Formats: sequence, structure tokens, C-alpha cells
Amino acid sequence: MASPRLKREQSFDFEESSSQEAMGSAASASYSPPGGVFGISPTPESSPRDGRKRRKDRPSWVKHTFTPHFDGHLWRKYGQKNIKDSAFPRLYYRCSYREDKQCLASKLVQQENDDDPPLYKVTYTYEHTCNTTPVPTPDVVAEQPAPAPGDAYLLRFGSSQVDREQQQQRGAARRPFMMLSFDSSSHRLHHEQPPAFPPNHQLPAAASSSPSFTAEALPPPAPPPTAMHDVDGGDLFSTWDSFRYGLDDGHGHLGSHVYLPDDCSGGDDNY
DNA sequence: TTGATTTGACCAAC
DNA sequence: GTTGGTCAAATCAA
Repeated sequence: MASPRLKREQSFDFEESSSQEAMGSAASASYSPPGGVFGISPTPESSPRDGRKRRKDRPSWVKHTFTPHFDGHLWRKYGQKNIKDSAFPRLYYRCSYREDKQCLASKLVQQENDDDPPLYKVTYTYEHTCNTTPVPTPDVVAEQPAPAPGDAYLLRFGSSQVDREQQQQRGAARRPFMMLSFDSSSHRLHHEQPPAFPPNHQLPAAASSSPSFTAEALPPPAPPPTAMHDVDGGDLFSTWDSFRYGLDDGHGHLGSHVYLPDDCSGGDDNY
């Protein structure tokens, strides 16, 4: 009402991970610390109608990632919409525990380009209050056994992006797939010791052979999940997701690409 | 049968 | 008036 149009400025983009929640970024890290940083009280909408308010007075933070679906929390998709001026649809997710635990966390996933892998902008709203411990350990194989200091540690999870998206879009999505991402500052993994990924975790040949790339992620804020391969022996984590450990030198490395964190888009959206 | 996803409609924010 | 976020019925898959 009185406030001028709230654009992305509304969403706090924090480059520094001062807050280390489970929000880490898998790719570039421009996310803001959930919790406590927002002066506003994330008071849940009291009335159902309020819940439909557009981004306004709601704590939110943005991050760019190649693995938008992988941040350690369980999400349920509740909507998808084509956005004006955007070539890609926006996906709407909310915490699977929303009802069980009144967790208000939600996120919007917006693909930003068509690269390989594509970069996504993920806007989180409200911090998780479900206290669920996320992050199962994915099937993963380090592509680079020993990243040099300051380098990214690339891990690839599972199959191709296409596969994953196809699955996701079709029935495979039935099982709420986990999204995992780690925060960078809070908990840095050491190169010599990647997270507790079970040794027996490997990728499908296709995945490991694919040159196409993978995203990078930063170390988990919380102790890496212990060997939890896919919860149901499946492909829960056999996805195109991957991680990168280490460095927060300010920008992410993606294969040969280097992109600037967060506001690289400079206020981006035109929405 | 159950539970997640899809998709169009509704409605508030701009 | 337009756009974006959410709802909810229909659909689908395990």
C-alpha cells in the first residue's frame, strides 16, 4: 500500500553467509540468513487470506543455485506459474511439514537460464520451524578427489538433470524428494574429508561419465548426514545434484564458468 | 487407498 | 488492469 513496489530488494540477499542455516547455497551463494536477521517478525499469517499476500512483509532471502531442489528439506510443490518476462515457469514449494508442524517455510524456484546446468534463483520465505533434520546423504562420488585449496570440491549426484526433471515431473516425484544444500560459512568441510558420504555411494555410469557438470555446494551447516543413502534405497539422491565443498571466495565456480553471486543480476527481476 | 503433483481459478498486491 | 502467489479439485502413481 504505502510501500513502493517491492521488488527483489524486498528479498534480502546476503552474500555473506553470516547465518548458517540449512540454506546453504549449492551454487552461488547469495542467500540471506534465515532467522533472526529479519527485523520483522515472521508472524504467520493469521488469516487464510493473508496467506495469499504477495511478497510483502515476509522474510525472504534469495540464493542462486544449480540444485534448487536439494537443500536438505522436504518440500511439497503446490504450484507452478509462468511468469511474465521469464522464459521459465516459477515453481512454488512449501515445507512438507507445513501442517504437521506449522512450518511456514516456502520457496520459489525460478530457472534463470538454459545453461547446462541451468541456474536457478531460489527465493526462500520464512525459516523452517519444523525442526526436521534434513539432509540425508546422497549417492555421490567425488569427481575430483582432492581439490586444491581454494578450489571447489565437486561431487556429482546421480543422473542427469533431464532425468531428474522428468522424474520429478512425472510420477517419480511421488516420493517427496529432498533438496539439500549447505551453507558455506558455518560449517566448512575440509577437502580431505568430504562429508560422510558412504563409500559405496556411486553414481550411475551415465552420470559419472557425463561431462556436463554439476553444481557446487557448500558445506553443510550441520554435520553431514551420516550414511543415509536414500531413504528408500532409491534414487532419492541420485540426481544431477552435486556439491562443491570449500571456498567461499565470493563467487562460485561452475566448470569453466564463473558467475557472480547473487545480485549478479542486479536487482534482477523484472517481475 | 493414500498422498503428491498438476493445473486452472481466485484474489490480493502492485 | 495486470501480475504473482496460493488454493483446491482433479489426476496420477505407488
